[in-house]
Amino acid sequence: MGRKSLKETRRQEIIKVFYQVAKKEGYENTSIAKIAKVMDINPSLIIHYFETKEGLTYELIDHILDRYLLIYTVKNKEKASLSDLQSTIEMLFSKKWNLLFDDGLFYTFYALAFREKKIKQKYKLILDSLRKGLALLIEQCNAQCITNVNDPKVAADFIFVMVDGAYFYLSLENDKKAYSERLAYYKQKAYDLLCIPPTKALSDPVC
Amino acid sequence: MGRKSLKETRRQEIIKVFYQVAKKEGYENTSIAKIAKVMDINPSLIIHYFETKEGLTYELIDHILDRYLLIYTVKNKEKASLSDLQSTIEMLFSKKWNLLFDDGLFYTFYALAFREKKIKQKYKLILDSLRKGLALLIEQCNAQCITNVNDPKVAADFIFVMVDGAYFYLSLENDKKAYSERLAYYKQKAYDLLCIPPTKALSDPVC
DNA sequence: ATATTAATTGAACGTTCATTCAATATATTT
DNA sequence: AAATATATTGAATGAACGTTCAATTAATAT
Repeated sequence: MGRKSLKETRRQEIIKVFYQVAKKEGYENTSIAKIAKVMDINPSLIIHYFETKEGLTYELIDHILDRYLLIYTVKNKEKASLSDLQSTIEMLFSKKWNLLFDDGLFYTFYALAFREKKIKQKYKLILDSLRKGLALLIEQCNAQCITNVNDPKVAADFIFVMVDGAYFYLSLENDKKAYSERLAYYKQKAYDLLCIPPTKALSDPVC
Repeated sequence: MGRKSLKETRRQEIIKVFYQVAKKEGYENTSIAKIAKVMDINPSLIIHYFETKEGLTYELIDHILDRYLLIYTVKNKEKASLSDLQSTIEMLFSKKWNLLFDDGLFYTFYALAFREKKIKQKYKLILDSLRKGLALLIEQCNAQCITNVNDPKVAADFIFVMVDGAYFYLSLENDKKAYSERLAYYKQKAYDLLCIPPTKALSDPVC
């Protein structure tokens, strides 16, 4: 009896608009009132669904980290192929994931993690999950003699260190050519580490 | 004639307190009123010296980046020794620089750089300067046949990619042992890259 | 002493903020 | 139609914000 609950759909709507506004104007400039204005609803409705702004923020972080996780879409195959590993490396060193989430917000909340343990845990969990996924993929390739990597965990970790380190610097780079050249260099380093050839289609302009 | 100007000393004082408060409570929670309260002065005095909060923020960023630059103290020697290179590597992969500035604030303003061009330029300048310094050092070592690195610029860049990438992940790591072990691993990678031995004193527990 | 310059205060401004609470509107049931 | 649960509004709160401006205090010159 009573009215049907719109709770979850409404909550998701609010989080999405929060994300959009924060992406455009920055998290610290995004107030509940602004979000409400964009949605053409009353600010108190947002409080009604999230209790506090802090609660809303945590859910936005979850939203962003969920999307961040999409970088590495773990196909739960038993047997991974060479092209699986190749396309993963290509993905990691491509600009595609910029479409998944806003870098600025990602770093904003990363910075927040230094003061808020909960956020730190969230980030750690995601970063470890990504590393673990890649390590697993390498292990599977090892088992099939596609690769012969000594310590897949260490290798996966090192590849992510290169990814993170590269983007940290390159996010400040405005020259698009320099940007992609550098990225290609680190990608090759990853291929070297794994002792596998790069993908034909993308490295050779033959096709 | 007239009263002696305290402008510069006062400005520096204010920036330092701003830094201390922001370090403790976070930049977004640090208001002019809070800074003034800590200093036991009037908030309007801060505005008097910095015009706007934006102006104050820019100077805090400069302050932090100046300290960041201290990581790599360029000794303008004509001839660099092996130990110069070694101690530089040791410095880069040590926790010492955490004492120079607050990591949380460093990343907070790094995140801000995504929306503010001025800040982006500041950061780019500093990061490039550090890379350039290390490249120069390697070149000098090459000239003396201490090292034989193909492309000093590329090598320096790669070392910093490892540094940045390592800290990005390790800042979330609470386990101190895991933290230092990982760091040591990347440090060794840097030594391998340069084909020089690690410092005796720190790697061997002999002394 | 007096003039001059800068340091510093103190009160006030308008705005925005997150949050509260009671009131109202809208579905969905019996 | 009446009951009920939820959605949504609207007004109000007090606190904090950055900033302004005129007034006052404190040095340093002539």
